[in-house]
Amino acid sequence: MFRISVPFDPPQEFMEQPVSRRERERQTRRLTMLEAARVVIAEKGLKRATLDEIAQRAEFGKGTIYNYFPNGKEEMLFAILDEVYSDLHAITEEAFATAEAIPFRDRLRRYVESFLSYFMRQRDLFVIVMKEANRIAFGDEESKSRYFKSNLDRLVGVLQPAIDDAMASGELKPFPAESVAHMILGNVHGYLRYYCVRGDADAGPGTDMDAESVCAAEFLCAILLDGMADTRTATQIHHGLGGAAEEAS
Amino acid sequence: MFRISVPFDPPQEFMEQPVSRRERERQTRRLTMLEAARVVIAEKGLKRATLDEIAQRAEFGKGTIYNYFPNGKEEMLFAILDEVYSDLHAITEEAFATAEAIPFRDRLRRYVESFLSYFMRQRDLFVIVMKEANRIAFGDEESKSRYFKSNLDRLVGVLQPAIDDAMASGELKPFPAESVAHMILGNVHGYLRYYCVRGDADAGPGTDMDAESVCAAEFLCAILLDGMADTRTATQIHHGLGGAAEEAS
DNA sequence: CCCAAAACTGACTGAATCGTCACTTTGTGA
DNA sequence: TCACAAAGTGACGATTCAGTCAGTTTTGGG
Repeated sequence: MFRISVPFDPPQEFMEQPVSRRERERQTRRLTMLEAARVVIAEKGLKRATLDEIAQRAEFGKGTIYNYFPNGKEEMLFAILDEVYSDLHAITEEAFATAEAIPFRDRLRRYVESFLSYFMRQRDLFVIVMKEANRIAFGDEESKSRYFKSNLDRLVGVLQPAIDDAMASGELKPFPAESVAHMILGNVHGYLRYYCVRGDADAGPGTDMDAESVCAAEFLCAILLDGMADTRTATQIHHGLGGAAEEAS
Repeated sequence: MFRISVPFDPPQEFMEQPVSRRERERQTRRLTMLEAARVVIAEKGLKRATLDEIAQRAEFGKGTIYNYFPNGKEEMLFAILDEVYSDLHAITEEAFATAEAIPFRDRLRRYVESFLSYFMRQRDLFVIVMKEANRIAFGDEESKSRYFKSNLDRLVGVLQPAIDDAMASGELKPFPAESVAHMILGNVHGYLRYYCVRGDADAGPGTDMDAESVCAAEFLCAILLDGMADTRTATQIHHGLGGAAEEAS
């Protein structure tokens, strides 16, 4: 896609300092602009967000924004999404790509918790993803929709080996690992959607998001891992469903 | 919201005929326009779809479209979504609102199958929902976002009693019924998203969508009802996870 | 302090597209 | 056949914004 090409041959005499003050200031300004874009885009959506408003909120002239993001607000959106996906990738790797012998159940719980927590404390980011990601991912511009597909694949690529392992070791039933990975991501995504759509009075400072994400993770993992059907034999006999539980495998 | 107000005092001499030929023709044209809107909006998204293009595809003048949809393409979008939600409501009621004593497991399977099948054979409708529903549902226009919330609530309202019953009878474990309802809907939605994003060569005529929806329903129901964890005692002992399975309830 | 380069600015231009309305075409009953 | 009503049309004015660029301000080395 388009990335602002920061010239990476630092024109300094002393190479010990990685970047000049100039460059650091430039990065700071860039972040200020992204911050403003994030607020405006979350509120209005990419289309109704105007560069004029972003520029005004960032306290820069419109022309200056173009100095930093030659492709305008769309480039800003992708810069924001880049960071989100990079964070999600890190969260996923932290939970699943470690060598330690942690049961899948515990990994999943920790993962879901971090994932939920990440977006719960940055709801505007999730709103942006919800509003724009699908619109672009299902849009007719090949290169843009590939961007989302490849980011999703990256996450699945981290999850899948862990799922395969858990299946190989017998901790999980043998399902298609890729589908399971997508289902896990889909459920986290779905829960966040539910959480945001409720939008209870915008979560006052009293709301404990950590508690909520722990609770939600427990709920999701309970169902995903153990199912919602009550498998106590008595019940199944009572309802004449004795054999039904077997058909999963 | 805004609905085109069709005057419902039929100015006919003979009331036996429910609507005049005039009125029938009008409805036909209306449908033609919606058909065109559906194609264009699915392809470009609401914003990039122009009324000129919709009018051209429908083979009507732009002014005529405004005769039928005074609020332009947005009204057309909502007319399309109205029908989708009405269909989904019917599908949901058919599976869950019947008096027959069918096990929840079977109801769920049938439901997921119909739901998936509905969108698989009208992928463009799902694309429209994906692209526009979130954008509007999370948008800043109260009245519009309420529209989606109330439609979702309608579906949940049908699912929830059935879930409550199944929990009361012991077929399902006691979880918050509303959350379970949302989770079910979210998973169907998530699967369709996955299905569409893969978008394998746009599903040639050889592809059997019925087979696919049956297979997908089986997968989803297997996990949602029985979980993905392998609960064979031997395995659990092998991994020292014997107690972990209890924490769900 | 001065000057040149870098950074910033916002009024302006042109493209896209919405919604209108004066006019044309079609249908119908006398 | 005519005359009037209903339906349809698309050129046009108004609006909204993205992106540009000539001019201003700031920076930093000499």
